[in-house]
Amino acid sequence: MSDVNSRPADLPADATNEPVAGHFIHDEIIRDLAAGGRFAGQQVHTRFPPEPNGYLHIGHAKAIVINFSTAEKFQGLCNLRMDDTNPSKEDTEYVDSIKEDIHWLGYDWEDRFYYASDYFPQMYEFACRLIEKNLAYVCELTSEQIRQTRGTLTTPGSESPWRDRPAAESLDLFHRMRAGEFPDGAMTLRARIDMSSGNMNMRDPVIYRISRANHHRTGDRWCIYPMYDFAHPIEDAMEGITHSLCSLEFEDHRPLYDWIIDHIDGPARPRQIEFARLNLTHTVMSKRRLRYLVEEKIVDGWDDPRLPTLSGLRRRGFTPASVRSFCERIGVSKVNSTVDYAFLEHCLREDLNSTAQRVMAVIDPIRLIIDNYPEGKSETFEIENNPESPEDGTRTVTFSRELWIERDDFREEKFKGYFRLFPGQEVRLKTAYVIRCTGCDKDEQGQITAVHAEYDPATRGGNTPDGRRIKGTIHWVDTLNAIPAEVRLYDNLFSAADPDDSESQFIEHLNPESLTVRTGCQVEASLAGLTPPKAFQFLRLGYFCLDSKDSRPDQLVFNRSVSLRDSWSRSQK
RNA sequence: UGGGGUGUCGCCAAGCGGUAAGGCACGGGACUUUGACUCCCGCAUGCGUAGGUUCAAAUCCUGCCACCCCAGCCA
Repeated sequence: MSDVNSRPADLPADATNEPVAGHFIHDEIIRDLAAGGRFAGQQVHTRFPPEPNGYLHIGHAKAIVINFSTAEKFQGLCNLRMDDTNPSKEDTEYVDSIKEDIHWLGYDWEDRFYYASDYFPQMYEFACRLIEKNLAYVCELTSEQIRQTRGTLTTPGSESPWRDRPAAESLDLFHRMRAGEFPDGAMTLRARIDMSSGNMNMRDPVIYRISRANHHRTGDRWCIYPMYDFAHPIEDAMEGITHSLCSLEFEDHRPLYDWIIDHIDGPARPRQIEFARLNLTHTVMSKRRLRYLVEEKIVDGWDDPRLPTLSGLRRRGFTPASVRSFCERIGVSKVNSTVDYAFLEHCLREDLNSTAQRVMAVIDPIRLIIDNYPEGKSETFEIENNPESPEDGTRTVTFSRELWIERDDFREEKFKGYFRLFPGQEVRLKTAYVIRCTGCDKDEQGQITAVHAEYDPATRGGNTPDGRRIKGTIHWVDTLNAIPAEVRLYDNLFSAADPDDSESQFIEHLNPESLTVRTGCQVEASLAGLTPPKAFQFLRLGYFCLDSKDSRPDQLVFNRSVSLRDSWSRSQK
């Protein structure tokens, strides 16, 4: 490497004072911060502005991570703000879940928690100033008439007959709108911009409407409410936001955003930058679709472990670190994209591999009888809690003549590539002994009821003093103290990568096997009396967590967060 | 046929005129007391397309094509 003069050789590339770009938004911010830039010398200030009308999902997580991590990167601040300008759709019940989800993700807005409704008085004042400047007018067209006069994508709209009424008259009417003199929908306040603009948003957009809906915070103090396009830039300006990051569909609202900023003489001039929202394969993200699944009881509520809601992912066993890692690694761009669900799973496995305690559990148990092991005898073994993390220590498991093993770990006949139990075959019982399969018992129907084997006392601990190689190692649980449990196995909610394709109803793509409930599972005794939250790796099976809703200390219910990668079953397909 | 965007490997995504990073997925191999993990190897003579400028183009210019968003008193 050359250029040793520009930077001390022992410093990493980003150890200078110059911020290093992470994606195009950071590029823009670096430009804005540079000498002569739009925000030169200012502290970066972002915000996450959810509307409290639903639960947060992984798509929101992307936006949250972008906003909070951008602020962090530039040593700035990020606010949390409820964008509650439409009382007919919003409710305080969502506010708490939103805060909980963001905190769970690991972000904190300190004392900067705001409501758009906090600014209703200022917004009203700004609107009055706009009227006085003849930049807004009270329009008495009905919504139907407004629609008809808006024109189409290819033809200009026509001007409202109220467009040129005197400012004083508009102002008076606006005051009276606020005073409740007119019924809902009777009139609106419109920005006076350009009815022939190619940008529909600039065709005299409505910025205030009359609505007597009860607001979750301001009650019936107001009967007029600002529209998003008017409210949002003001909210940002009031909070001194520098960079207002939002999704692509607001791109053509930016001229209006800037128009508002330009004409209100607000306390700041924020800059809106848009990025592509997240789509994931095998699921749906729209509020409407999620609501449908919940209301039609296709899933078990907003926190169903199959849903991409943050509460669902949490219940499924996703860790905040894994979700954050996912959001950071998918990148930020302006390309409409759909990320493979497998990548989300990868991020979870990666986190859990290093942190999850290993434990033995048998989901589909069959009895293994070790015929040459003394009846009544029992011994104990120390097993590492996590081979990836020796400092996590060990735990004790008991061993006796009869064990539970996975039904799938026994075959009546050997077949190509299979190296678990079949008559004559040796396998290792994890950390216990090497055993040789001798056969099995069957009932009248021919169902296998038990597997028989003989153990080699010389292999205690699973070692082979004679050096012989044992290819297969299987997990097991002592029948003497195993704990019964329920295990819920999850798969994609939709079998199609894109359930929202245009040819069919998304509901037609539901995966009938998205949930498989297994009862009668047997888990090792160390799991007795457990309470959530706790994540485990069930050896050889996958990562599991206690179900936060249904698990009881005496009646354990586990959710499979994600299976282990399985090159064997993959090769069998 | 208006306006605003976007097109780099199956999926994300770097690249900012000097000769295509990385991750996921996939395939092969090594290792293995988890068929896990880890580690190797492979995976775009090509950057929507056609021209042009240049010694040199994914990067600059022009035309074309495809896809996404916009006609709520939703956000």
